Amino acid sequence: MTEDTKPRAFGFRPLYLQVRESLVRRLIDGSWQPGQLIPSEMELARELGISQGTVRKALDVMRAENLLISRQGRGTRVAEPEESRILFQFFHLVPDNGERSFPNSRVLHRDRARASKAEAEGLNTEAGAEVWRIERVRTLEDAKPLLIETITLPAARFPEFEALAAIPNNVYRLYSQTWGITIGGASEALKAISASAEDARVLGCAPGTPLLEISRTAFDLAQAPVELRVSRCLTEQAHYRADLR
Amino acid sequence: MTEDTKPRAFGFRPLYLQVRESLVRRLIDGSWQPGQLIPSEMELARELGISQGTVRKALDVMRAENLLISRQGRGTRVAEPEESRILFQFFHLVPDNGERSFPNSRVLHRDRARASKAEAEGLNTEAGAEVWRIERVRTLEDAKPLLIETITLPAARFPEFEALAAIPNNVYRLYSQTWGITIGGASEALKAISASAEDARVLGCAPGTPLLEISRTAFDLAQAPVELRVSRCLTEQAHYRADLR
DNA sequence: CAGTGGTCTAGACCACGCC
DNA sequence: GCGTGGTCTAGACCACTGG
Repeated sequence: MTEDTKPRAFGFRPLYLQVRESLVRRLIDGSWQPGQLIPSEMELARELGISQGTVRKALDVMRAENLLISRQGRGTRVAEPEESRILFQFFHLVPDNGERSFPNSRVLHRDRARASKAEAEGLNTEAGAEVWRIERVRTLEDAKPLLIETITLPAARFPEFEALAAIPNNVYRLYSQTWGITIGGASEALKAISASAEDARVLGCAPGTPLLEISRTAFDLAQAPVELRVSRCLTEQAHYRADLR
Repeated sequence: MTEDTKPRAFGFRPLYLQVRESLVRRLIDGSWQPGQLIPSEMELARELGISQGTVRKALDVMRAENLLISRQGRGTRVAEPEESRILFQFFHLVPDNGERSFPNSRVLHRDRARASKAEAEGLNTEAGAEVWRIERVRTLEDAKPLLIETITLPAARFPEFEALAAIPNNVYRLYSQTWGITIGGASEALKAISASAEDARVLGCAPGTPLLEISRTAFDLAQAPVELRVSRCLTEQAHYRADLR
């Protein structure tokens, strides 16, 4: 560890949090890749010159943050953005009757544009910065449209976006594999709105139908915003699920 | 501890989880009251014949569950349903501009009735069981109505409910203080709906206005459902906030 | 079987609140 | 100064996985 391991009179930070920070840095700079097996707790303890218990506390925090996944006897891996995890962590729309499942997507548009004031603010870039906008419709098992969503990405962080042949269903895996961007968390704001004529056409409902609007800001591991997403959802046969503990 | 502290070939349960269970039981049966200072970790360790570290792990879990609140130097208390905590844990509607704050309430009706099929199912009672229904309007700082909500309670668990002179703003504190019922968690389902003529009249909006409908089931410490609540919310100047980690 | 994470213990010291 | 929770250590043993 560094020499200021010992607490100081002002601004004390526990060792295990410093360790967590330094390990998160390995995720940010890519020295630990998603899916990779990280060194054992004993190895890390030796490497960092601290006890196994302290390493464990740091890993505990990171497991709680869904950054790592441990399995007894096997080891600890960097969490991957695979379907089932994304589904559970980020997709909270579930059918009223039936299991939650990953929605299919059909892309409507993909455009390069200049960020609106709200977009620039949300993405923490200057107004007028280049962005990509993707609009797509998503459906569950049945082919009936469930929602229409607009994704806004800062072009600066997604170079050569235009080279993409197709946009996959699971974009968080795309971000990870193509640009090394890991989505670590998100914040959502929900409102009830009326379906516009355009929404109604795409979703196959009457204009004015109440829709659930989900405005998400997704953050990378450094807590910087990297994606804005507005979803307008039919909630006649599905609902947004939240568990409060 | 009991004699089966040692792991058995089948169905191993760590000691600290057994400890947690036995401590939660003290909350359920009321031997530890909300707000009360519980014995120190060392005392509990002596009492249970285990190490302080194991007690600590059990308390860690309970702190994460919002059942206990510890402060260094002061001790550990049973969590209370005071405004700020309820606000943060259970009330996710926040103004688009401004701080979140506790909404005021005005009761419209209070009736004894028979549970509908859906209510009986949600409350895990037999159909036709007696319930109380409370309907109220809630507002934020400005006097403008924000939402109208219907609370359904199983009469069996709230004896002498009719004796209540008034229904306070913070009902979870009422449940705790009057009937010893602690709300430990809840599950919410959100949909977008249209304001009925009645909703519109009460909320002061046009009929057909899109409303955010929040259907909550609240659970006690034993995970049994004790309250159903349906809120229909105006989201023109407020939104439902969810953080995904 | 060796190696991993998970549990449990015992003890030291630190930061904090209160008297 | 004392007692509290919070951190850190060192070491033992257990449960699980894979070769």
